[in-house]
Amino acid sequence: MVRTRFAPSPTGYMHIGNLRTALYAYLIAKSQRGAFILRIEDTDRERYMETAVSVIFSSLESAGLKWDEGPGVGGAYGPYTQSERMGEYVRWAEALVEKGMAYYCFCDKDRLKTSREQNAQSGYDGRCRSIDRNEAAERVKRGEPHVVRQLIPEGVSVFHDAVYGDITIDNAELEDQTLLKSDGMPTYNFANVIDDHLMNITHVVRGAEYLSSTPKYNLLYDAFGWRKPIYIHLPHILDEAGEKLSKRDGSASFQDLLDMGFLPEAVLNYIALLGWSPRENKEFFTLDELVEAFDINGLSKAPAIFDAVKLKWMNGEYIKKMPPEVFYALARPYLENTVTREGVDLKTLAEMMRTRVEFVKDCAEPLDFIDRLPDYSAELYRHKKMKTDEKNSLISLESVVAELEAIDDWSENAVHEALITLAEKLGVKNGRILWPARVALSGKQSTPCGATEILALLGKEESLRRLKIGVDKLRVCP
RNA sequence: GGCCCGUUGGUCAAGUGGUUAAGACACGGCCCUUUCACGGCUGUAACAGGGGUUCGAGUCCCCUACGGGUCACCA
Repeated sequence: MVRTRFAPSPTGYMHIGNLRTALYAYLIAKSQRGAFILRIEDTDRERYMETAVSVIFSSLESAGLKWDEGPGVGGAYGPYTQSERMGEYVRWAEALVEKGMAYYCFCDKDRLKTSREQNAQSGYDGRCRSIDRNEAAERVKRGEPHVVRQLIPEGVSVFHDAVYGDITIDNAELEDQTLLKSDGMPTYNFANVIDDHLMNITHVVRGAEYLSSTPKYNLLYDAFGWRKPIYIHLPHILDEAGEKLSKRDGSASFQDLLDMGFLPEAVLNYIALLGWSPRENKEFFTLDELVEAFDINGLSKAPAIFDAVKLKWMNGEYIKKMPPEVFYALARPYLENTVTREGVDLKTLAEMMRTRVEFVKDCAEPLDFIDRLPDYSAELYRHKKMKTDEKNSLISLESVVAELEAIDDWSENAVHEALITLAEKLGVKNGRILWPARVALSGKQSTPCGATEILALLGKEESLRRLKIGVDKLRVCP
């Protein structure tokens, strides 16, 4: 059975690239009816943030990525938080020392620094390799500060990556990396291998930054005689400048995106397509559809640039596809805040806005004229295509007022009918009547609905009041 | 700098030796239309450069350029 894992480190917010890694790990597992595991890699005590753990949970939850095993849900391979698995790491590190594939190192920070300076190419010079095994054990027992290092043998490492193909790296490029830190905690590289093996992970899905250190992992698997997983490295997501996506872009974290008003489904859909493309030429996917369509062959090798403009478009598309009740439920708080006029149906307004917004939160501002007529300039009456100006608008408005004052039935159909026949009577195009009316009623350059809808919305009394204000405004125009 | 990886329109991308080199976003035009949107139609725009291999190369090989990654007691 395919088993993948998402193994974040709780050191801050959920980067969008991380979320995409989680998504792909999830899809790879689920598309094969496998299991998706969540493991918390909290071995860095200095960078650890308690709140970051809940950020991970809530991000995955709002993205809909349910983990089959992990914190909160348990599983046969727990615990799933590395700080609770310390015994394993120490035990296996010692086993490695026994096998002669790792050794105790007593070099302190200063010594490491000078070693690197002299030995810039290959990092640590391996001085402690030559310490006698018994002597080293003795020094450890005495409590001398030490780390455990992996012994990298000479030779050449070759491995296969499902995305990048065969990769060859000379072991001379690899350093004798630290496995166990002096505080007794394992490094990421070590704990990762131990847990992936112990948790029976079959496919390791992670960012491309691990590509060049993969041979170190494989050397560890080999040293233990363990079966190596299938590697799936993912290209990075970059910002508009082609640099690593950072907080500065204001869109680096999933949470930021949600706070900005993006819908989780839209974000997930968008990032799924950043670095992967389906066989079929299709771009709207629910999570289940992604599971259905996902194929490792569609993963790309080149980094992708995060395009907020396209995400916005996609968010708008999701809004357009929403059932009216769903959109209304989301829009209602904003609408209630802006439109309080009696008799106005907010549901109708919500439907008006559906096709006009990319964010739910933008649904109210265009409707602010309903409560109060804004102070507007008479220049608004000038419109080239409608062939209107201050002069003929005055004439139009005066006749509109006269026509509407006489009307008793104030339904949308009735007022529309009245204005159309008025235009006919005057022998002008509809626009000559309707543009000035809309301006007088709304005081805005553009509105999400036309003059007749606004009339119906405002009611007779308020409509006529506004139309008369328009007439007055135009009368004083030179 | 060494090593690893990458490079198709501004962006996401299809393309697996023979295509008029898809599609989407963005941008422009037209249509619809009582404004703004929506919707429909349409246009501009790409194989980083140079050498090979081949009857034939975006697709295979080499070099160059550019970009990214990595070289921690961080993950």
